[in-house]
Amino acid sequence: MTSAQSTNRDSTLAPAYQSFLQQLAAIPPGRVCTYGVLAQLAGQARGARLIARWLSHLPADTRLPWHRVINARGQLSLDKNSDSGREQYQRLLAEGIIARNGRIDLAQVGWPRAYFTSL
DNA sequence: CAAATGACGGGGT
DNA sequence: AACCCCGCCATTT
Repeated sequence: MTSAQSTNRDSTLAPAYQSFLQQLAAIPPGRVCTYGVLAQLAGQARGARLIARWLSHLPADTRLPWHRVINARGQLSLDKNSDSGREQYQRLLAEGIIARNGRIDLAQVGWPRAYFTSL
């Protein structure tokens, strides 16, 4: 039983899931990616919601940087009053991703760079 | 099988 | 900025 199977019943998505795990693990500290871009990188061009789903199902003790994935509007999608929402905010704060104005500038900290430099 | 559900995205008001 | 609306798509109800 692979982790992909535990999250998906559709085996056709297994390759995409593996790619997703790789791309997620590759986001460096101090940078963030979006659900949509992560979906593209995993070969699911219109699968932003799928990425969100996969992230929400990661084991609670995962070492993967789930907190470095935010929405295309440069905001955190988790409820800021939830435990995980606060956790994500604190982690991003610690990585210096929250700008002085309190916002996240994707053009500056978006990853991979090629997807955000033209913003 | 139909309808609802998301850690979404793009466009419009 | 703050909403709203609709398209998206695997999964769940």
